[in-house]
Amino acid sequence: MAGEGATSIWMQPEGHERSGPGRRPGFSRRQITRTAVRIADAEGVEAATMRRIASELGTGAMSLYRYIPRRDDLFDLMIDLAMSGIELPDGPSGDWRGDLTLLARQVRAAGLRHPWLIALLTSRPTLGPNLLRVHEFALGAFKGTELHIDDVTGFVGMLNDYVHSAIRREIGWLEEARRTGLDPERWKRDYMGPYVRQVVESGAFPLFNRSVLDSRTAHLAPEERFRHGLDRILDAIAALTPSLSPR
Amino acid sequence: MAGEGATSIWMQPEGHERSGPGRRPGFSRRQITRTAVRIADAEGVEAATMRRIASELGTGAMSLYRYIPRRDDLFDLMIDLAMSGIELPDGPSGDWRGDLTLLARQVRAAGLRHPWLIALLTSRPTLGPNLLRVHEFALGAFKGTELHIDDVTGFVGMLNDYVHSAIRREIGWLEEARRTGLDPERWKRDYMGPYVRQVVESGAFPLFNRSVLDSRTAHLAPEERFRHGLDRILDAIAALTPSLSPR
DNA sequence: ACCATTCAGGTACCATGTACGCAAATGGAA
DNA sequence: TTCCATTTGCGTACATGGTACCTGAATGGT
Repeated sequence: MAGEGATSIWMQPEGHERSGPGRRPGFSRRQITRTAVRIADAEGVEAATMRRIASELGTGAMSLYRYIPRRDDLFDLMIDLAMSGIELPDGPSGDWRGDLTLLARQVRAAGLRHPWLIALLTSRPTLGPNLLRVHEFALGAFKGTELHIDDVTGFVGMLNDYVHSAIRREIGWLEEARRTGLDPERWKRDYMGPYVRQVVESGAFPLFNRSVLDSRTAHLAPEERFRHGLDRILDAIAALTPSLSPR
Repeated sequence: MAGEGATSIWMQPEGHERSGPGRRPGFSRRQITRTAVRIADAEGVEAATMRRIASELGTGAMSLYRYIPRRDDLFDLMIDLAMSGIELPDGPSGDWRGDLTLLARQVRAAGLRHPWLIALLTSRPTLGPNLLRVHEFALGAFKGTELHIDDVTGFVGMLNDYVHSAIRREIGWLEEARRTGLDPERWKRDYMGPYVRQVVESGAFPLFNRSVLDSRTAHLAPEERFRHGLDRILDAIAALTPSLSPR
């Protein structure tokens, strides 16, 4: 074997269609990944253990290692599968703002559908084909402008940073509640609530207090809040580059 | 006991100075946290296991549970200890741009000193006293301006999103290499390198290629790159609010 | 001197990733 | 048809993790 294990999973494609001797494979990377994603969606990544996935497939844990070198590689595959759900036009439309808005909404939808996605994505530097596809579309939104590629990368980075962080904020407490086993409502009321109240009542952080008490956006629906922040990022991009249409 | 375990760690202060009967405590939360941080700094969070920390302190693993309810709470304490290393003036100087630059640099320094900090910070919604202190300083930078608190929160969020993401990018591959046990140089050359080269040579993502090949900022020193991105964020904030001094 | 109270920490249990090895299946060659 | 090299299926086993439980030691008030 050449370069076994010491390379990215994307360099070790599925054992391509052989026609030689030997037992036929009973599973596939895709099938295993799909199962892992399904479990993770329903019960969190920590529930998607090798044994659990195998059991769901009606087999033993060690069978999976015929298809996936290490558990970490499975994460890369899961990320890529989740990103594959992001549907985008083939190319940029010419309306950079519209394209990026579409992109952001799609990423948000994927992030909510797979609450583990953003956490995995930001915890490991991965470059699966679908992430590259999405990234390429983002970069393409600025096609036609006279921007230097570094500026484009910077803007796309700003947008990504916002989208990811916003999704994390939106999921954050929900996920934490699920992880600790409490139902979300009780978690907010009994776990974090009393502490925040104590902090507020102590008066030690007056501006934090105002950001909690006087906030208007806090009472907005999640999508609205997301759109507000997104618009701010897009406005910022427009404001930084006079050559772009302001809006 | 009232509300045991079902509350944030910040609601369960250290067993305050008693004077009743019973054996004297031989350790302290702070001491345990310090040890955990030291191990995590040197060998990664995954090395800071309960057994390892205890062994470092010359005791048994279960002794730690007299001071810390769950391992997750230890993470909160570690985050707070790392954030306590961020040194800031008592109040805003009046120069919002200077204050935020100072803040960003301090956070970056803390993030590099404790390569696990940002990952933990963004993986769990925690609100320790030192995080609140730092956040309050950030909000305070806009004191004197006529901005609504929601806008201030939004800007501070933008800044935080950038700083955290930039630190993650700066550490990213380094950490991944350490996690997999390879030395960083070999990781980049043998693990990720060949794949990126393959992607580039395939020509499937032309804009990604340009962002890799034609980048000028990629060859900058890390601090320079950080400062560039930071300036872009601050420029964006200034551009979005005409009432602020542009620079 | 006694005792309720508190801490130290050993033992034990369960879950996890995964190395290893052998049995079972498979298709080409003899 | 008969073998056999090859590949998959997967049980067993081990190291490592968090942590529940329990016993014994230390301690200060009565």
